[in-house]
Amino acid sequence: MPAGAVPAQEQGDGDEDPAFEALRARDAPARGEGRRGAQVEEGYRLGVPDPLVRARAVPACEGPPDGPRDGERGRRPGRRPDGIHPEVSPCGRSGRGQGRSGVTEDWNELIRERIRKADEIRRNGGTPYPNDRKVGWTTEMARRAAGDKSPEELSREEIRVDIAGRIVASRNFGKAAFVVLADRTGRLQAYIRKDKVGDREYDLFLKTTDVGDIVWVEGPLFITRTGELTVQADRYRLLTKAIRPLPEKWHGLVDVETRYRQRYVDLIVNEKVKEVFRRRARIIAWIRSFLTERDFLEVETPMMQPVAGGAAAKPFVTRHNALGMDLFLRIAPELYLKRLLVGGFERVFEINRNFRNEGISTQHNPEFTMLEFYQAYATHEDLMKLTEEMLSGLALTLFGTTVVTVQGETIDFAPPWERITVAGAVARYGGVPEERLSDPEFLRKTAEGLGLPVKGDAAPGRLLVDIFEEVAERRIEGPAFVTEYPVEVSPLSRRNDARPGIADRFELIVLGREIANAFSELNDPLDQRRRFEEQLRLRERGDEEAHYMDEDFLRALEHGMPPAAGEGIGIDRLVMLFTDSPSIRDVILFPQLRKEG
RNA sequence: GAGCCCAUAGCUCAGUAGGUAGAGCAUCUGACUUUUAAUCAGAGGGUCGCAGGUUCGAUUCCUGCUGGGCUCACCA
Repeated sequence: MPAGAVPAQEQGDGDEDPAFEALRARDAPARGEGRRGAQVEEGYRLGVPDPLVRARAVPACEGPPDGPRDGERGRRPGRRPDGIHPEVSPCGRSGRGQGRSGVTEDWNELIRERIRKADEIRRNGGTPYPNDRKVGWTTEMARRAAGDKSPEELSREEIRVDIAGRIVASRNFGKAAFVVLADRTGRLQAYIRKDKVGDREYDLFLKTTDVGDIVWVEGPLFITRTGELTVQADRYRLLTKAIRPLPEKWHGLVDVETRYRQRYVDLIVNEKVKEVFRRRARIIAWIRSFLTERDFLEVETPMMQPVAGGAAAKPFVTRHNALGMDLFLRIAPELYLKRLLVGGFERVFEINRNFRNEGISTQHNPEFTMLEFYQAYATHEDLMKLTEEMLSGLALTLFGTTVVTVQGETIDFAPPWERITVAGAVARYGGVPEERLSDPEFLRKTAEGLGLPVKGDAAPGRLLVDIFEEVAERRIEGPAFVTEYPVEVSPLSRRNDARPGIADRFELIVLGREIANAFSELNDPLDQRRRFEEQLRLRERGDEEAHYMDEDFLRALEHGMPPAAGEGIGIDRLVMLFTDSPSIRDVILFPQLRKEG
């Protein structure tokens, strides 16, 4: 408790309540600064204590705050029956008045009503924002304690619980009421009776509590006539007064934009959303322990990098003032994780955000979570096995089976997974004889025939991959490892010993989407330098996503990086798969949107 | 970046072949002590996304803008 604070029970009114301080700071501009000055006269004034009125220059209103309220109905500013639009009065109760400052207040009747109730609590010697209750139980603990006991057993045993949660439903019967409380573990009904909690408490409850408020109840568990486990509250306390109403109980919050922008509301009213993010957390925790058990060390490498490397993507730029330099938000952690292989951490992984300054879609958010892991003395072949183990094990843990249904399609993660080469996939899905795919002229004509943008000097390998992505990738159901990527499109990848034009690399495709990308790592510093130089040439020719030269990374390789394999898995897309979510925004708590109008 | 679609009460949605709008839930008043979208009676609540244009008159028609969704392009 902050120094000088008074225990909530002893407060005469809400004056000392820090939460209330914040609340009224919102309404009353601080002395001398009038950012919302033009707005003040339209702001709510109910229950603003007198000292505040004087100190903050809120216009005082005539009559007691709760006096003429009802009488005012029907002559709200701007809605006078006579059609005359009066100047907004200092005591105006306009909800959505447009102030002359242009600021819009969207405090409507419902919000004003709830603020009035908060004041009602204060007038009765309480506070609408106490923090004086410890909570002993969760709704889940209560359910478990009740088990499958019969109503009779339950009442005999008198299991007393105390739970806290948000009221998500309320059914009122005059002298008794049912409320449904939601906490982090679930929902549970509470039954509040006048003869149990006392007349005064009960009347205040009725007058001041709404759906959306956070409350605490204590009492024995029982089962109602309709068979629902319920807390018979003999003590009750409002813990947080919500002054905004929740969406309606039946349809909930549907508007997609509001769901993303106000995820807090989405989480309150749409239980399935909570489950998606619980599962996301479980997936990440599971992967973390899967790798840790295999002796991988979790590390954190820079998100702000002087050179954005490790992937082909456009970076975000930011500015460090004290250093006087521009920095890039990372597009991948790869080059730093490999530095750690050089340093002797032979197995490392990182689960963290990458940032790519590119389009937004159901598959792309500008910041997204990537798992990358690197294992010394392993090859991409080893990582295929590891990936099979990881994802089939994950599916088994989540669903008890390796068979997962995604968007109506059934995917079986049971190993071994199909393996197909890039050229093989083009041959199979494009109906092209595979041997012709080594003919650069044929590749060029095919790409042009598909309407792909073909640069005059495009490498044959680039063309092959473009064709693959056009005709084959989205048709691979998978899970399938696509192998034998051309070296030209794999500038950080080790060359195949027998076929130097081929990279020892695979991508994991599930439902036509890339879930993982892995390869045996290039650790020949001179070859790596030549690959960077080639990338620079591409960049000079206008390829904005070509890699930059990273001299420090090359210096690290020059010290000797053990032979290794590394892999990246897009966590968001993995979570989409395992939560059957059609959009990446459904698995990111706060997806990137344009700023609100 | 392009195309198509959407924006009406706090929420979910109707609607106006151009004459400033309705329902359900929520809110308020009253009744109701085991309900399950509780019920019953009554009341209030809207610059119909924003800005122009056409018109006697625009929430409705037209144009632009803003925000969102989907598809395509780029990417993971």
